[in-house]
Amino acid sequence: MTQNTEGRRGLDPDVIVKSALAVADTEGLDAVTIRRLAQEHQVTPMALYRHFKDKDDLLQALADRLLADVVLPEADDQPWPDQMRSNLDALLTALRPHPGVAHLTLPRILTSAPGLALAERCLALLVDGGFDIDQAAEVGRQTLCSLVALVAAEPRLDPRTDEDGREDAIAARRAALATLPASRYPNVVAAAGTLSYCENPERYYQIGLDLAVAAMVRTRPRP
Amino acid sequence: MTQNTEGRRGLDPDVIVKSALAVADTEGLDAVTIRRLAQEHQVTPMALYRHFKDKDDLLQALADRLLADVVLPEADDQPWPDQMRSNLDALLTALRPHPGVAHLTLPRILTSAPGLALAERCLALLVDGGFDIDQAAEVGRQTLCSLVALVAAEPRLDPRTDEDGREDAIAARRAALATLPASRYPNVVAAAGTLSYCENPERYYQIGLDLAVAAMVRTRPRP
DNA sequence: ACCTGAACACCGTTCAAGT
DNA sequence: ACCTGAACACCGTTCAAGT
Repeated sequence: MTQNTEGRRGLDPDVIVKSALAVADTEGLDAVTIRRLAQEHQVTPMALYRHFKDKDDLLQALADRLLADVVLPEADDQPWPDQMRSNLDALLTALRPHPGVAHLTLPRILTSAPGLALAERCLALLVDGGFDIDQAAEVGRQTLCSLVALVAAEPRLDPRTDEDGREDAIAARRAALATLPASRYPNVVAAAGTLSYCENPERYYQIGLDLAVAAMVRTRPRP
Repeated sequence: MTQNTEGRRGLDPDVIVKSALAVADTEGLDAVTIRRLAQEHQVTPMALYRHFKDKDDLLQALADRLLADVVLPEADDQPWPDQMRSNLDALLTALRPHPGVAHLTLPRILTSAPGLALAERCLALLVDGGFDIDQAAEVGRQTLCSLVALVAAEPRLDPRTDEDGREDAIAARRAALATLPASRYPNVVAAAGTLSYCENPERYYQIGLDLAVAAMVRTRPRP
């Protein structure tokens, strides 16, 4: 009442996580430090330990927040591969704005409630598709792992570089591939443009979903 | 001659990388510090900066070393999916002993010579399978990303825990899943055993390869 | 209950200096 | 050319103390 503009008093853990996410998105995960967050909230570093056990606990809360943003589509009567694709797309949509911290969600999928909801839905669809429960578990786990990795590995530049620096960095990356000996790496040289940066993120993730669903469909036990 | 048992004098960068890898494998990536490595080689921390530009440079050298261990099979007249599987298997074989640092290889695949050799081979096989070069680039990149992630995410315990601790940790993990409300997460509960740890790594990676190759085969443009 | 202040045991890295 | 020593600007975290 006295020190904050809002009615809440003291530090709000959700607000800490929110600013941690903002720092991670704009300056990278390395910039997320207890001391930095304390400074932003005009408080002593030790004040954060009243709300989080340690730094890892804070990062888990951050990951859980990302998973909480996953909007699972309602189950319907579409074929299971289409429903699977929708569910996986929901995960990508939640993670894509935060590529620098997306990988933190992987260990939380089987721990947090929203993660479990996603996992449960995927398992149900796989079982529906003909997998036994153990196969479904393995296939589901690996598929989710792949998609999280896809977001984390999306070719991107340091978010701190400005417009001019971006073009230069991309050009440098392309040149590094394009000037390789074409006799030894003909295909890499030919694909230099595509490999040097992510021209079209939509296409990138569309292919990612295509591959994930195709893998499931083709791997499922045929009756 | 005087201070080392071998004829070489001074610090050998390869030896530094070797011990860095040993530390990472036994105590985790966080234990790999400039100061720790300096101490192990009975030298001042600053001595390492004569051989590596900074810590990131050292970790890149570590990643390059992993990729150098990839033994690519000779090209033969088998169908392209079989050859692809052999190549991806070669990557897994090299990375599997080092799950804690496997993710460092991803940005080095298109940078280091052994990484480029692997990428070139994969692209060639995809083009052979009917993909145009841009599709091949996107599919190849995402597939390699998925497999690297698979190694990095292999369910494993902290390598520092002893035998008894391992069993307890696994049991705890399984209990966490098995005691979830079965009404809300029936499939997760049913798969608790499979999801709680990696009972059979061979099966884990076999399914990983199955999914990767199946995705490519089913996604390729049909004539 | 919630936050502060000082301290500890670490980091990566710079600079100037030794040999 | 290669290594040392001291210092700087950071970390996460503990402990005891304040209100």
